[in-house]
Amino acid sequence: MTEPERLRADAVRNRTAILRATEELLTRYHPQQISMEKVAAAAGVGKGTVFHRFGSRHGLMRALMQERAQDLEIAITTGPPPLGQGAPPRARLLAFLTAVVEMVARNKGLLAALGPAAPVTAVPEEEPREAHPVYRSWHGHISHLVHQQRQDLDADMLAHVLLATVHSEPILNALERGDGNRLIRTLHDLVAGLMPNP
Amino acid sequence: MTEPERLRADAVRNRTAILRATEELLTRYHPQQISMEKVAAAAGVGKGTVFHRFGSRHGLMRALMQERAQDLEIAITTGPPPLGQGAPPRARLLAFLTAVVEMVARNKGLLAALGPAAPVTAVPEEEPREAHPVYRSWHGHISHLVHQQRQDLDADMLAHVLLATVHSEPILNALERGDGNRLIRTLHDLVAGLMPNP
DNA sequence: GACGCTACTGGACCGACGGTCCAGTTGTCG
DNA sequence: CGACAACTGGACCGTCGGTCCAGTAGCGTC
Repeated sequence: MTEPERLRADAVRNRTAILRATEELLTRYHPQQISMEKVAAAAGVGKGTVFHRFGSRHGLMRALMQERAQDLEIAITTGPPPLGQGAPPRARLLAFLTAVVEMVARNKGLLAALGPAAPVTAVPEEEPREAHPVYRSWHGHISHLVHQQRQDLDADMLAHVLLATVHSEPILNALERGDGNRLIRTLHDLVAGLMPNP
Repeated sequence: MTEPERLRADAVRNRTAILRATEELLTRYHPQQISMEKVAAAAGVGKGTVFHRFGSRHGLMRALMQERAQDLEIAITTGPPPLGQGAPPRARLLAFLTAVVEMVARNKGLLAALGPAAPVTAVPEEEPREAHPVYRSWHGHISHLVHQQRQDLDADMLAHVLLATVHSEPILNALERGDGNRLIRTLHDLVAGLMPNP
């Protein structure tokens, strides 16, 4: 993805310790109950180290998110169909949505921890900063697939709508209750209504 | 809606002063930049008064939301078609989604200020508290209409998916840019795919 | 193996915030 | 008009995200 950014041995060790501690905390507590001090303590480092490495709470969550999303990214770019190239757009979209929901379900609190997908900065009059790379990637993929089959639709907005699903608290709760299949089926119904089987 | 809850004259005055001050702030700043102290100062009261009346930040936002949603509530229960009773489910659903999007667009920051639609309480092991009344009402209405025409669909989940739209930060940004019509059209396309014209 | 440069470390510290508390005030009702 | 309860508001508290910087320890060099 990005530059390897040669880090010192202890820095690498602490980096992964922080990431592992964070995901461990995420499985046990609601995101908003996880303070940066708790993360630091759980990782066995000082708070300064966490901020030195990740810059901010949001940066930490984003790094974790990117780590989790990497496999999916590879699958859609270089993997076999239907996720990868080769299958018709409709099949690829269905497979992708399924994969996203399963990924989110496995990492329940993570998306919620990322917050509104666009941090509010201290500077009052800043432009609405764009979403994190993972969101951009997912959105681009979906809108691309939709556009391939239905140029008459607003693929851009439709992709936002489909992804909104995965940011909604009630739906995240449903996922936590194991209702992932219901969500997948509903998304499939929606897509089926728009992209008729060839 | 609920009991009138007779308040003292000064309490009523301060209550509306706080609500008006809050919406005025919401039009000018991002929700997360609005602290309760700022609200109190803008309303010309003490912070204690705000908390005495609304209990918490979330309570204040919820009260404001309910105030805004009242007109829509009335329109769907006792108003004329297609919002009110009398029109076929598909038409009522399209009209309702349009009304919701327009309402949200008019009150940009408000939904964002409400946060994840389910506050995280201090008590760690509490059940995921249910969403605020407005969300419940909207969800019930949508799922009811869907169910009328398509008993084979998961109306409950579908309603969550459609409403998720309105909680998504990227989509709220789009609304702020005046793209409300794009969103409405996209939602209409989705519904049209699922509920064929009679 | 010793050395010095530099990146890394970690905990004290800061300002802001949500929320609590309570002494003083002010409507309301008999 | 008097008394009581409800309301008021600002001082105060604990916590949090983030900063700072003196101390430390890897890493390349000789």
